[in-house]
Amino acid sequence: MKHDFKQIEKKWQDKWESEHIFEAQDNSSKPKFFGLVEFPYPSGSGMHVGHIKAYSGLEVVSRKKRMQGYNVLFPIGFDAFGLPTENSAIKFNTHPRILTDANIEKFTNQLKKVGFSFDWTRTIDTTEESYYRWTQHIFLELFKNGLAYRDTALVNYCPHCKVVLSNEDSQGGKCDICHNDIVQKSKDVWYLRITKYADRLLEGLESVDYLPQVKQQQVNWIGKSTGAFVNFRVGNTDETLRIYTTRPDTLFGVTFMVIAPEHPMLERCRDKITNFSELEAYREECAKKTEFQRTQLNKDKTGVRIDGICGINPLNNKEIPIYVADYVMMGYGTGAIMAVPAHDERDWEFAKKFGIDIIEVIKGGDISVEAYAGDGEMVNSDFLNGYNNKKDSIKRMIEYLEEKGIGEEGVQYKMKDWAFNRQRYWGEPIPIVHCEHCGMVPVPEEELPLRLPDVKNFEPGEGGESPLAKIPEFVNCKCPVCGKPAKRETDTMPQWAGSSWYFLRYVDPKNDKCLADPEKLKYWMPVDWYNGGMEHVTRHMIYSRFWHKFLYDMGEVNTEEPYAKRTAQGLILGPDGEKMSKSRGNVVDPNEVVEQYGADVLRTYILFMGDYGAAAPWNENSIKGCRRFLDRFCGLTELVKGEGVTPELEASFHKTVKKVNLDIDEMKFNTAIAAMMTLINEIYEHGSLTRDELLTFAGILCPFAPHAAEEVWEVMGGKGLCSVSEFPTWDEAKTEDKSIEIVVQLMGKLRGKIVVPADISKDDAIALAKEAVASQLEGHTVVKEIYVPGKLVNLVIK
RNA sequence: GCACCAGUGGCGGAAUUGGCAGACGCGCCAGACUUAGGAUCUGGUGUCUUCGACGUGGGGGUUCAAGUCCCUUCUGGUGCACCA
Repeated sequence: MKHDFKQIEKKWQDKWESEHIFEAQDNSSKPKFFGLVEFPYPSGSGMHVGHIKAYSGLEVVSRKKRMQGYNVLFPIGFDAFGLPTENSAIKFNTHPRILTDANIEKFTNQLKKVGFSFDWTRTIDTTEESYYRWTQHIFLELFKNGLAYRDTALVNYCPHCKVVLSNEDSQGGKCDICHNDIVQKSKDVWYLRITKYADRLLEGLESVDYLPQVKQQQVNWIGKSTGAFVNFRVGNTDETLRIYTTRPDTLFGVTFMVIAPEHPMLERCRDKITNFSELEAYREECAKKTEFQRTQLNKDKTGVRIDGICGINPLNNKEIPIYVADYVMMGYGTGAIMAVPAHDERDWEFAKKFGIDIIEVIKGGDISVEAYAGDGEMVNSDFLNGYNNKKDSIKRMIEYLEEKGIGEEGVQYKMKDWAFNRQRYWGEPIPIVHCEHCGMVPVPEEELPLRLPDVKNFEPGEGGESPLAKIPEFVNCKCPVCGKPAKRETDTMPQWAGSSWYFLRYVDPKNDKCLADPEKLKYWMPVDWYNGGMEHVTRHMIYSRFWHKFLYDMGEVNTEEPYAKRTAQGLILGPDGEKMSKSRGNVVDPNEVVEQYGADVLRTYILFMGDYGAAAPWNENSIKGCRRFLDRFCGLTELVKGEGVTPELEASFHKTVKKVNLDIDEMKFNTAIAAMMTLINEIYEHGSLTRDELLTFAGILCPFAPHAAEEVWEVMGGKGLCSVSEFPTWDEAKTEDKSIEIVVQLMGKLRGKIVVPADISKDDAIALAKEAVASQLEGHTVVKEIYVPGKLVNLVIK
């Protein structure tokens, strides 16, 4: 039989669909498996081979689990709100709804052609009213619980996209969407109080099975540090300058203080400051720099001394100068620091440049050359003198500070509250009404969904104003509380909103009473295995964990963590070894591969390329190896003789079944495929196999190349569908060889090989080994004999 | 700058975690079948001065034994980046 993929693929895809074999059953008595892949953004350019790789991993796992008797939920959907669609709708003068529907249809067709075993009855689309109604519900819950608030703040603004971006979306000073420079702008925006959950997001990592690098990135992102807040009196004023430090033990080494240019104390002390105009000029200069520039120019420190006021060290009442410098950020800690140049690199540089004293308080370095951040004996530090480790001296200092009421232990996070809004059309409307009398009022739950008005013109406003603000029918409303005329919030939610809870909706996608039935959640949650890209580890994953924990607190979900396990696939690089991109022209279109080689070859090749978690370049030639493999697999039908097992191949089958089984669980798909290739080579060498053996082969291959497996299964008269047949199992005893080859080494060098019974004793093995290398032992004495059972004998000679 | 990961034939990559380096695939070489071969089949294929020696980025070390462990150094990738 030939691998005639054009004939068989559609046939089996239709069959799977009509037999409903991939549909998950609610409340089944079988063990459940919830496998989740990151749902795609349905862009106009269609699917990318990267999508196929991202889904193929759990596709294989899910198919195997299903064959092993699990009730599998392996869903797919579309994360369809967002700027690219909106921008292209503006460009082509159409509506994002039309584009979204067309793109979803395109993606659906492409995914089906690859033969993924998704449950297509549970598909979701975040832009559907029946979906975003619940996204709005969650927002209202957050609002009612004080976790959604408005605040004026310096925000990252993209002049090109005309939107405010979160810190996460503007990393490196570039807009995540259009890659243009972002600027700082003062604006009244929505925030979600994710910082309130910082500790729990951190602690929760201990109970989940994420890849170590995934955990590490989340830990870094949350950026927890412990230290102390210390209050410094400001000389010549009534002010207190509060600082945060992780090294309160170095307090006797403070020789100056620094505040951020935006620090409010400057205005408050305006009268006392004698060089205010100079400071103002510096502040304006800093405001011109983007945050990116400010952090990039970290070599050369700038700053201005504040004249007329000074700081007072609370420990010894010494007067110290205060500077304004932009190496201190208003957004972290208190926006003010105590500077200890002897033991902090940044403070050291600043002190050198401005000629400030450097006082050593920890022995161990040479502070005339560089700052010393290591551990050592405390000196010049009054009651701390003689302490010789950081931990104890910090502890003692905090005790002292708290005793004297000049400071206290404190915790800081790098993570900031989540800027939660976009001033664009294609997003979930924020369901809030602004009433002159009642303030911000939530839209009543029964009025949800608050629909996006259907309008022709949805171009963004000039000043970063939402297009919804230009629609009077949308804006003008009655206050739900007092009934007087009021105005609607016109911002929409950011892209990350819909994806922050989508996995919950798969559990119960059509529910119109709640986001998902609690009984069904209890059965399906948590997600057993979530696979996706490393790029979503700090944003999507942290946001969704935050929402999930909140919903847990509200009693709407039953698990505190949404994902029990998280893995990540590596990128597929272009044939040139570079990241695939349209501009480089090295993008591989999965459709063309399906057309030319078939879905099974595409799937097999993508998993055979290399380590699933590592990046690997696409190689057109290597695909042929996988095609040959599947051709040869189909060709096995010609070699079938009889039923039962072939004694010569029996052990190979058991070994391969075992390896494929174990490798799939560890995502070692490349070696699983290699093992099947080895088996097929052995079968061809042997010249024949039995019908049962071929059915077994079809079974282990099925998760990778399901169409070919089904076809062979049918031709060989297998019962029912291969995709729902029992996944082959192995007999451990039959994987063990009766005779084994043992390596004989002299001084660790390979000198011979012997074939011995598997259960040979140590003495016998060594005796045989000596015999095998007898000629080389002549004239030497064996001083040491090493025997590794089943592996080798190593003789050390003199 | 800091942290983490990686570096193995002409190429993609294996190596049961300290025990035969190079599985499997591509490519290449030779042969078979062919009007033809970018199809298929068979055999070969780490390097060299080939009954031997060398060989997992470089240098050093531990060990009977090192791709694997330790130290050092170079290169590449990813993340964080003046976080007090």
